[in-house]
Amino acid sequence: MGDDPFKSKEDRLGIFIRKLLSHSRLSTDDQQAIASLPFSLRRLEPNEYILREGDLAKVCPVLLSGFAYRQKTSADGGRQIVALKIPGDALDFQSLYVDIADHNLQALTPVELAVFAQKDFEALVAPRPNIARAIIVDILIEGSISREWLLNIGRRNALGRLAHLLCELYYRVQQIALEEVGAFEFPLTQEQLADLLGLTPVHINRTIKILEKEGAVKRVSRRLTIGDVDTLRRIADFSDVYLHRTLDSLV
Amino acid sequence: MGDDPFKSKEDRLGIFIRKLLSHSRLSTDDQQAIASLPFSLRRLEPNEYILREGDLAKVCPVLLSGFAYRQKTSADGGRQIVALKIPGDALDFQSLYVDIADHNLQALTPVELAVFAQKDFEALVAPRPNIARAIIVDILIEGSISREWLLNIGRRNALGRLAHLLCELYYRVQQIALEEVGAFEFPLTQEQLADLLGLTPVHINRTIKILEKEGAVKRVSRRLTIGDVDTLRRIADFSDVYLHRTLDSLV
DNA sequence: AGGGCGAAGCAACATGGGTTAAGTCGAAAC
DNA sequence: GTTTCGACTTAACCCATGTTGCTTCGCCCT
Repeated sequence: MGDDPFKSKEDRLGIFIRKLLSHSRLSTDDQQAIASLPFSLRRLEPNEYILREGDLAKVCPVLLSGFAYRQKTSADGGRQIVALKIPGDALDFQSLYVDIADHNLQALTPVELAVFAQKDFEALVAPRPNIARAIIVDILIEGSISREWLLNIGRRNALGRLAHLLCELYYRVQQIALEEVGAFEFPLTQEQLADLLGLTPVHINRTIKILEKEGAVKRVSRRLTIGDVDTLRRIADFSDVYLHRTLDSLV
Repeated sequence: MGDDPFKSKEDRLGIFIRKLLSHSRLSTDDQQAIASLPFSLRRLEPNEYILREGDLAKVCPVLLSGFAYRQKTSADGGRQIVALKIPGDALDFQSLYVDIADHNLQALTPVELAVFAQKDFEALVAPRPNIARAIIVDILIEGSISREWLLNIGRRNALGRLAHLLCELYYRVQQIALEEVGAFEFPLTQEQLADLLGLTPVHINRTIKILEKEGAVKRVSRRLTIGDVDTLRRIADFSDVYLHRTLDSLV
């Protein structure tokens, strides 16, 4: 997930292409066209805003490295993380098509973004129906994940919710990885986990301890790591169909 | 919302066009093209399935009258309603683009659907970039509503959740109505409200009583009706930006 | 090495919402 | 008009999760 200064600028988009290929077929010509799309590189520190609620950005950022999240707040100060984005994910088709941002988009870890200009993006998509299609599929899958999160927060208890999230992230990281990754460091603080799962930090702490006792999860220097995916899947009642990984699946 | 036997078949798509016009600009030519799209009419009774999890339908249904909902279940039998659709809403672009349905789609009231065949739909969209754009915007707005629901279920208490849902439905119904509608009958049972808001029927009942005492809500023959929108908005901390009603707003 | 600080850990207590179990109501069926 | 059935109502009790407040850890800074 780190920085590779020896990679050419074009190659940096490889992860974005790999993500699209996980659910859509693209000709080598299409892939070539994406790879040579001009972009500007932006680096942000944790918690910096990529996009603010109310913004009118006409730009399409794609996450090259690091994690990011979407977040909304209610009037009484409650915060809800409504989406989690990993490398390869496009962060905001919405501002290309709709007027005004309805949520905040922030860096979770240090991130690198490829930012496409609207006109370049439209010039890419217009004559290439397969790419246009892949974009729509990408948007639809994000919607599918939101629906699964609704089920998770609305109907599962704290233990199930946390286990489900861990499973999802595990599968999604596998999906973009070049080789099988075993355990990886989970980048959310307990407070962020609480804001994501509709719980409080204190209760997240209790719940992690239970998962740890079951051997489902390990902790190395305060960072969460998957211990046993099968146990997690059992606890979470996890099925990956909602991720719609139809092609090139590793797992 | 009822049936009008004197309407020509083409005119029946008027509500779908009006919905698209509420967020996108379409030329009269584009509108004409949509209106003359061939479709088959389907009628379903409450709780009948429009689409089942696991289905591979290659078809695009649009709701002409009545209400419908998307629903998922967890292994322990918990049910979560993850979206509510009203007349004019397209119900399933996803099955045109993605492989397999990840949720169930059911009629809430008696409904009438216009069902488009994939090839007709693609022939409509391919040469008309403005329509393609309107479809994408429609999909993105559904995503925005899902995110707001995540905030609602994850961070608001029962009273706020219910008030917020009532507000949302009020605004959405205004949006497709030809003239100002005042109160309208709310079509969900208390059990369905519970499944939608991540609560239990018993607690929905308690919560309705509070809203009723505040004058925010009335009940006529066991059906919920909006009493005072402003009170509801205050209780729910409601803002309509997430609905992205940019054009032709009535309210 | 010490100080500062954000995150994690933890215990005691409070409560919103869940659960269970009885009703009651209203409309459709006959 | 009686039966039936689903939806609504209500009460009593319970528990998962929230709240408060304090302590500890690990790491960065100087």
